[in-house]
Amino acid sequence: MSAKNIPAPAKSATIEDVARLAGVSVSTVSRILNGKPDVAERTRQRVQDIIQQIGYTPHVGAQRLAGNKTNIIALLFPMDHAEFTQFELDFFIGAASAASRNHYFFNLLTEPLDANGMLNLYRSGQADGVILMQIRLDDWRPALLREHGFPFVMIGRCAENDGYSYVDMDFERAMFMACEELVSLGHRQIAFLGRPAWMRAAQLGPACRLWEGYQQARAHFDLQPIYQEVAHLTVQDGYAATLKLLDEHPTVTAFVCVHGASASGAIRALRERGRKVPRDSSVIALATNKIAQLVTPALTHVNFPSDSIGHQAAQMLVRLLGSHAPSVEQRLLEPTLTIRDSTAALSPSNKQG
Amino acid sequence: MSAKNIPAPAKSATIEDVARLAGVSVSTVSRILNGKPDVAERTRQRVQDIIQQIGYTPHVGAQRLAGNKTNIIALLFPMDHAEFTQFELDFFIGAASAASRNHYFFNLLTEPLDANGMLNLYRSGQADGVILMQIRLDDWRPALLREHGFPFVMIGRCAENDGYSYVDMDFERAMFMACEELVSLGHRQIAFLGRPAWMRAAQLGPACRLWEGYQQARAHFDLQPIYQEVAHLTVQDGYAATLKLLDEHPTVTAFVCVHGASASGAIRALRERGRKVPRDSSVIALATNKIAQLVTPALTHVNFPSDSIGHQAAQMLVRLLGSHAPSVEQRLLEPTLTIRDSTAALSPSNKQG
DNA sequence: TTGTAAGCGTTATCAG
DNA sequence: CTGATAACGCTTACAA
Repeated sequence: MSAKNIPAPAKSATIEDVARLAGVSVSTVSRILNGKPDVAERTRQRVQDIIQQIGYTPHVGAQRLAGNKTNIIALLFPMDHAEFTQFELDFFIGAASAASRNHYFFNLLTEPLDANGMLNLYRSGQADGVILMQIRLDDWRPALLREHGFPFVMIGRCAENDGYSYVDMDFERAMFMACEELVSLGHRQIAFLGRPAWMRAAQLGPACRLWEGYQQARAHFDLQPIYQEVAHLTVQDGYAATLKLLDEHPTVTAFVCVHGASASGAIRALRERGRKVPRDSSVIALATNKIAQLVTPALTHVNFPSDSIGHQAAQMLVRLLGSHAPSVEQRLLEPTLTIRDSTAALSPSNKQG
Repeated sequence: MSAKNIPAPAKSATIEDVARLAGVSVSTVSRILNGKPDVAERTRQRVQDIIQQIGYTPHVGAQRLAGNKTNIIALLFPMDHAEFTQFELDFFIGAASAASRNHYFFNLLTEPLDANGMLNLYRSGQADGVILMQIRLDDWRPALLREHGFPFVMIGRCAENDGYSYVDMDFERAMFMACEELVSLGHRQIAFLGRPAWMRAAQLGPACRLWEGYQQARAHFDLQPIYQEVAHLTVQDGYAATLKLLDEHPTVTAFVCVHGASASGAIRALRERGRKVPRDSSVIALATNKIAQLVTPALTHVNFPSDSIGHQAAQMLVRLLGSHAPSVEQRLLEPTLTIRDSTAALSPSNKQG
């Protein structure tokens, strides 16, 4: 099916056209466009009328080139690692909407970038600043960017964050809270379902810190270590991991799962082994609100507000770009526990000390 | 916390530097950069060495300005309407990755755009082409863009699509398939849970077509009309709508739900009324694979492959931008039914047909 | 308050 | 094969 005659895109008006029509110089128009002072009100009016009339809009590309500012925020999300979970997805919309609201363009880069690529991003005028995701404890990127004076904000944080802006959640505390809640319900055999090994190998922050939180909870409440690696944060893998776990530790009564999908899989496995949730076993997930409600029973969960995090990160970057004396903002979100229907007090029949 | 001395961003090398260092003219470097013919192999080598050495990268902004091409694809997703569902979210990553893979930048615009804004997008050099979402049957945007020769692709389609490129799913057929499956299981009282009224008011394609499909199924299988409007595609609203529906039509035995969240809510409501799924009632959802598995019981569903759709749309746009004799591509995806655990043959006790 | 003119870093045209 | 030189559309000293 070939197109009907598509007209060639009409050349659009330039600042010069406006100037000519208004009988002023280009610079005057530019001044008006950029809200500079020192313009006669009459002139401003006249020019703006013309602009209205001919429907002129500045060419952002030219503005960028001349002004040495792109007004672009880029979100770097390397798709190699990536399973996308709801976690990541919601970052996008949060960040994108914050960018829009602040008159920034939002650019999502999924191609993994090496050191050179990162710098080129800046050198070649593709963004004023970036949001970094998938931060590793020993991440090389913040140091590089900082060294070159390239503004950025991290979603997540390194081991050492001096001088880096970030927004992150306190995963250690999140994990501890989850365990604490389960303990308070009488559970003593608490399993951790996540991918500490995988993510620790990758030195990814959340994994390390969740694991750390688990250790702390164990120490604090004197629990024995029970955990099972899930391959991916999917229902299937959560299911498989749980079956395996139940074989090895049949006395487990409670589960802390990373991501709602794992939790959903766990619940399915439990049911298959004749255990009802929450009557016989309790499950807490680290998950977004949306996902937590989707699962049956609705998950008691430590809320992970991805969209808000994305939003905050973008806002922070905008501020950073706007301020001439750049400052560092570090925001560590306090986790909140929402109790729904997947947890209950340990029933006497299940008590095992 | 104020930043340590951030060094001013180093001015980066320009094409001119390269030219000087290599002892050639700027135009020669440009030619080499753009892989033009008519360059001596020796020269090319020398220049490329220099480029390597000093780590030069072209300034994309300048390229855009001079070359009159942005290499940007924009995805327009007006956030006003929008609840984001997994549907939409997955479009993004699909489109973004396709763009990346084809060396296009990907720009997500969430600000609603009026006619002028749309055209400015193009005029002001913000994108070579756009992907339109939230298409209405009588959408004004495609006609406008086409008239101005602005390349675009729709995710979704209008009532009349002559000359427009799109990728969409056959929602009519999807709905019919769902009903058909339920009928084949013996169900006669099939309810439709969605938001036809809301979306029809907005003239949004999917809603109208789902509704149409429901009518066709009714006619074909001689079913009585049972439907309930859900306010939003959330668990809560699905739950509430189902309760209401059950009050008005206590004999209903099967449900077709738009989106997994509604289905999850429906299942919860059914359970609360003492009905087990799928033993007593069957539920089919129009949902992504991921969501369908998350719900318990795993949903029998008509698969809505958002990410693939996003990917295809971006690819299509890239092709469209690349081809000098622009052609129209229209892709209507055939829905597929995946049977999981939320449907079963109508049990004799429930028969009322 | 306004205009002139010099960039910004490329590409493209046209001679050589 | 290569090099001037003029765009591209705008911002920004600096001058008037």
